Amino acid sequence: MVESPKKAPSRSDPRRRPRQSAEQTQAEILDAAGRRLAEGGPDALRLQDIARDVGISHPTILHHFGSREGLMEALEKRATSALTEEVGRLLLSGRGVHDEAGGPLLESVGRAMNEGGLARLVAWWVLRDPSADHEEAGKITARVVELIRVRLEEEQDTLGGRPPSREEIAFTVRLAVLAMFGDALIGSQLAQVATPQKNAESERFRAWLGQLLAAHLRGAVTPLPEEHTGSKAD
Amino acid sequence: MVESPKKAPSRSDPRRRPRQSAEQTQAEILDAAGRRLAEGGPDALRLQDIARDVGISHPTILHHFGSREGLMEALEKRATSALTEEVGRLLLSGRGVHDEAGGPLLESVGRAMNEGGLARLVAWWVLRDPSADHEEAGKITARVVELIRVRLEEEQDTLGGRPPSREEIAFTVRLAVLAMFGDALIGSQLAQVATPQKNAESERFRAWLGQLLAAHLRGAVTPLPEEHTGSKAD
DNA sequence: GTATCTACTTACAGTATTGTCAGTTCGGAA
DNA sequence: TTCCGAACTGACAATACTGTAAGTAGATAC
Repeated sequence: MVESPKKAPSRSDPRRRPRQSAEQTQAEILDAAGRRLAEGGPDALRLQDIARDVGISHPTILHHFGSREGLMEALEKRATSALTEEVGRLLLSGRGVHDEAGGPLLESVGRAMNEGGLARLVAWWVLRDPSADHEEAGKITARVVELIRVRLEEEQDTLGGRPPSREEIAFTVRLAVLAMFGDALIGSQLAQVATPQKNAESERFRAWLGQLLAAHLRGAVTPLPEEHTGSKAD
Repeated sequence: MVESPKKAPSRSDPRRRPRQSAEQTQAEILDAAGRRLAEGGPDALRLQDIARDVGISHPTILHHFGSREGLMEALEKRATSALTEEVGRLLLSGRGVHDEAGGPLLESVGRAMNEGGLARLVAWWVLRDPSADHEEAGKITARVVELIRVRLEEEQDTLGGRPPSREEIAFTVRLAVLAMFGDALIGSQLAQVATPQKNAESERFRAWLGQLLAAHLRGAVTPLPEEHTGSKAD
């Protein structure tokens, strides 16, 4: 019987992928997974599909990441750390916080949320396990808030005016993040049909938001709802 | 052979659910599905689990909704139409738009997003199929925008000041919706650990946002990014 | 009272997907 | 060179979920 040995492909079988470094393959897998997630949602995140995209067999993914769950964690870790790095760099470079147009900071977060697929990833993550703590997010925002506070205090010396409180800043940052996050997910759904390109409207919205937030932080401080003073039950 | 006839339960079998009206059963199924979705995410939305919650067999769900997909659609339809009704009622009642505290409108949307699980439902929906059009959302927001515009023009006659453009209002409404949506999904992740109750912080944020938006619409109009309006940037 | 419609059930088919296993090849270390 | 670990593979096991089929029973119409 001349049956071909099914146990393994012959040595120079073209189907067999030339051996790569673990890093290389893992990166390719994560890239493909990210693309799948961005396009089709969590349901489209099947090991066999990802494997086909990369050109490997699906057990190879399990070999590298242990389990599907492990792959997801790696995916999330990579996405958040990339964002953290970029935000950190922007903050330290001194640009982007109180910039005229709302700053590259908003842009970079928006881009990570949209093109980077971070919004979809985070949404999926939160949907799956509402109680899961995503402590990275809290850390980043806290850091941004602190940086902005310092920056605004410096600015105050130059321009005068009273700087907003830390809670004011925190809420403003929170609003920015929520808006970018929400926009990435459902922005296109909210766009009015009037405008032909929904994408353009999204960009325009982002610019508008940048100005609104900057203006707000700059001077027009919205008074916080009755402080911890005798809170009248509404 | 004393084995019970497996073909169907005997007439007074306690396992057999007493016959209900279709509406009743469908409502119970939708309730259970909504609870599952809110707690555990889309992965937890399995027919067998839902059936067990209600106390029926899973083919009964298929009998009522045709397919799992049909169930999801019904779930979404119910959620959005509930929101649409409430928003419509609030708008027609004349309250909630330019109210001092941001209005019951923000509250009601926020509640639907949070407790109603609308945010999770929509997020799941969008994640699954990014290209799916959720036209209901566009309709509602367009309606809100128009109502606010009229309201503000009336107010202008009384208080003076120039009313914001329609795009201004649209962006503001969009911001409000995005914030509520995002807050329902990841608000708790962004809350600073400083505050003990994250829920309280979320409410406080909502109130603050209401004031910010109201103040913005009222007078401090942020100039839109350069467009045909030759408005001088700040 | 009979017929019919439909709410509801058990049993099962079909299928898809994750994870395991044993084996092959390659690169680097001893 | 020899040997070992790891990248990689095809085949398969295990599981789980949706959907179908066929049958029972209660309600309503006639």
